[in-house]
Amino acid sequence: MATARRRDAAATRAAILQAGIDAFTRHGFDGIGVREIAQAAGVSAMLVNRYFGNKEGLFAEVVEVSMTDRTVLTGDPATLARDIAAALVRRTAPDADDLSPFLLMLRSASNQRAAEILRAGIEKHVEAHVYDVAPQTRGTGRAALVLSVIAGFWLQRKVIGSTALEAADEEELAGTLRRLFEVLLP
Amino acid sequence: MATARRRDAAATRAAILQAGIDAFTRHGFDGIGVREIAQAAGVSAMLVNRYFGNKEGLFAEVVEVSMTDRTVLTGDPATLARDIAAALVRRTAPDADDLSPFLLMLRSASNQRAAEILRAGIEKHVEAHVYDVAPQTRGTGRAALVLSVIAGFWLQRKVIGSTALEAADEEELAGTLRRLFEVLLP
DNA sequence: ACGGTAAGTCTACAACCGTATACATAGGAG
DNA sequence: CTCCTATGTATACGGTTGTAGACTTACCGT
Repeated sequence: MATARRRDAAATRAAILQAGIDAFTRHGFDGIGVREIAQAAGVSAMLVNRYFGNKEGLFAEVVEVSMTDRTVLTGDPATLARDIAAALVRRTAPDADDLSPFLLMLRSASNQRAAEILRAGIEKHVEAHVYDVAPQTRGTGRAALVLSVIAGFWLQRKVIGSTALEAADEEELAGTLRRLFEVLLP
Repeated sequence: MATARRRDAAATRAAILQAGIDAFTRHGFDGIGVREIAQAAGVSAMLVNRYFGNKEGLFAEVVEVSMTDRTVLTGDPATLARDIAAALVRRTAPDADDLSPFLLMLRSASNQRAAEILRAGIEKHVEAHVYDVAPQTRGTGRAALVLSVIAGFWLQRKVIGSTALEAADEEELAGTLRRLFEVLLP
């Protein structure tokens, strides 16, 4: 935000956090510098360290926020697989610009410290959310497999940019994905 | 190789290439420097540039090599899904140290230039290989989905380090994965 | 034996990184 | 109004990165 902001600690902290979500999701932990994040938030680079300790501290809070209050899937077991598949295809559409926590994970996982933070966040929030809507997967590893399929699809379609997935018919794609989730969420 | 190698262009080039495969697969394109790669190959850093142009040139050749001559899956359609599932679980076992092209992809995809090189390599070699053993997937996007599932599983189990997938029973895991591949490779 | 060339190294540079320290100022409390 | 502190900036430093250019040396053909 270039418009001069009044001195407001909470607001600038929030602006830095939002800029961090954007930047880390688009470029990954190692792909962006604190100077660029600060510039996007309209502040000086050192404010990142003042409010979040250091770059890693900001990343940890970005993960925490990005993994929580996210699109909550309907808890209806009858349509769960179909709903996940439809949302996945829609949110990874070629013209969509979705800041998904899966993109955050995919683009930052190569850094080992970041991977550890991501693992904790995923298990605490995302995987736990799968257990909420599909309790029968507890202890089977199938909840983690659901996340694997989602992450893999996001990787191929939006990070790698598979031309096969770009050309594929979206309805057929959603149908196939739905059958995959039906295997994992019976 | 610390032992003084005789001056042999082909051998040193191969040593650098192998060091590059190791390094890029373990740390990703942005996670390793040319100095470290050269040191692992027992040569000076500038030889990387002499033989491969620059870091990106080495990465491109690493992708090319890593995506080809790899474990060739049996072409038997009857056991294909089961074979892929079994190989996947085995090669991602917690104590396994497998330099898979999927790890190369997962750890380097955050870099945009690297992602483009990876996409080309995948479509040229890996995806084409799926078409060879399962021609019925051509044009459906299901071959790309097979790669998505494999990549997603490798990500969760070896890059992120999901504790749920570490604790899960390997036979049950292989069975579930097999049913996923049966959906994609009918 | 010996020179030419391929093979390899050394040094250096400009750019960038994360962050510590010192400094400036807005704005509310008294 | 005045001062104190929270808020924000400027500068700088040590380290690392990719790679360009000049330099050395081993080896092979003659």
